[in-house]
Amino acid sequence: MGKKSEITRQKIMDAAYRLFIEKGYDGLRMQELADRAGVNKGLLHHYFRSKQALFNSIFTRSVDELFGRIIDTAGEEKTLEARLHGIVDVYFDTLLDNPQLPVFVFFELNRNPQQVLAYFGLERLRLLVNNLSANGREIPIRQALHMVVSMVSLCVFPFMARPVILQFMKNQADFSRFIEERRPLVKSLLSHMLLTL
Amino acid sequence: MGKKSEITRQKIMDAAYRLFIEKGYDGLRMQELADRAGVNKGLLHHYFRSKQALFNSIFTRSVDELFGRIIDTAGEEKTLEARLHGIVDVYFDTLLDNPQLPVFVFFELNRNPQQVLAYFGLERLRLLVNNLSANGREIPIRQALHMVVSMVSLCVFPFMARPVILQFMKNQADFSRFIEERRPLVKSLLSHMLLTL
DNA sequence: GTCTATAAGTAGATAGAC
DNA sequence: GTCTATCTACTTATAGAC
Repeated sequence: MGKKSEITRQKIMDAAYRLFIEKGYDGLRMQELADRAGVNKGLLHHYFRSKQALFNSIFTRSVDELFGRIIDTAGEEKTLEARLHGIVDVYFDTLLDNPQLPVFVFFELNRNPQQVLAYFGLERLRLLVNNLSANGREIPIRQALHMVVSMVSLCVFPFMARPVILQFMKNQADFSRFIEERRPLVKSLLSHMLLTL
Repeated sequence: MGKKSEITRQKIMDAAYRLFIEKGYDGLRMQELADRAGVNKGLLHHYFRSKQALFNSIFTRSVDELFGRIIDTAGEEKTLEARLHGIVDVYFDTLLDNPQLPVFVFFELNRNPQQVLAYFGLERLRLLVNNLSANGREIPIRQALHMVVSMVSLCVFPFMARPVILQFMKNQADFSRFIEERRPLVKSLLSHMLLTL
């Protein structure tokens, strides 16, 4: 493969990533994608066999972005509380740059739940819960699941509700400030949860 | 209008409600909707001018279902804590019956944020926050916004993540049990939040 | 590698018979 | 009120020139 082909491929991937996340699978038109990527429509099929094939690679990347880094953070050599606080920071940093990511991933997962198994790999998810419970030595596995759900809820949902929250504010900068205010708030809540387990 | 026309109209609305929520606006095909409703495709356009018009009435109903009842609960003549706990119960009860509702609403709001203003009425949302802060007598308005976001996050997100959470369980009944376990957990968290304001 | 042209199928919407 | 048939536009995907 030449260098130019890799560049074109990347231009398509970048545009597809942004457009799929914005519009979902059914909402994206191949022509619009070609325009946005600055390439010819025929090239989309030359580099990726079909719309579905292109979507699959984008979706894999999206799920990885949404879950991958927090799984790593959950496995670090730190106290449980420090790891939880670390995950909060990772989430807020990632999602401030990419606020539409979660609603896209969960909508597509809801539309086609089989994709969970195919692209995500259930094992990595179990790893996340296990990393927090440390095989039951720190907290029981069932409690760890509740903890993970609460943590992800508090971190991720505000971004999914962004269009609504924005109605209470003047602009995007206000939203960012609101999120920054939540950072210590969520950490404190999670610390309290740890005490009550 | 005759009685039969009302029945047909209702059959269409019911099928559209389920299908739009399952597939989103772009994913729904009018033919599939006609099949599911047990009516002819032409009738869809006879009763509702267009797909968009049909969607609009479904979306209004969906937003109302997701926010309407909690706004009422927030305004009841009770202590702030009792109202918060009441909202948790309303959410869990509603969403156990209709788990796909939130991801649909937030996906469509994200796709077309103008719909917030058009169909929801920003005023009712402000009312919710105001009801909780009671015009600043109970808690400041900014804190009330954080409280509402935290509460809705903890109640709604687990349903949006249902396809993922289900991977940790055997069946739908297990998921319902998991949600029931969360009911006191979330209430206790919210009570703690009230103390720290 | 990139483009144009077009195939093949399907979408929403409408007209008109019954 | 309900159905069949059909129109027009647009969709993904491909074939083949350059």
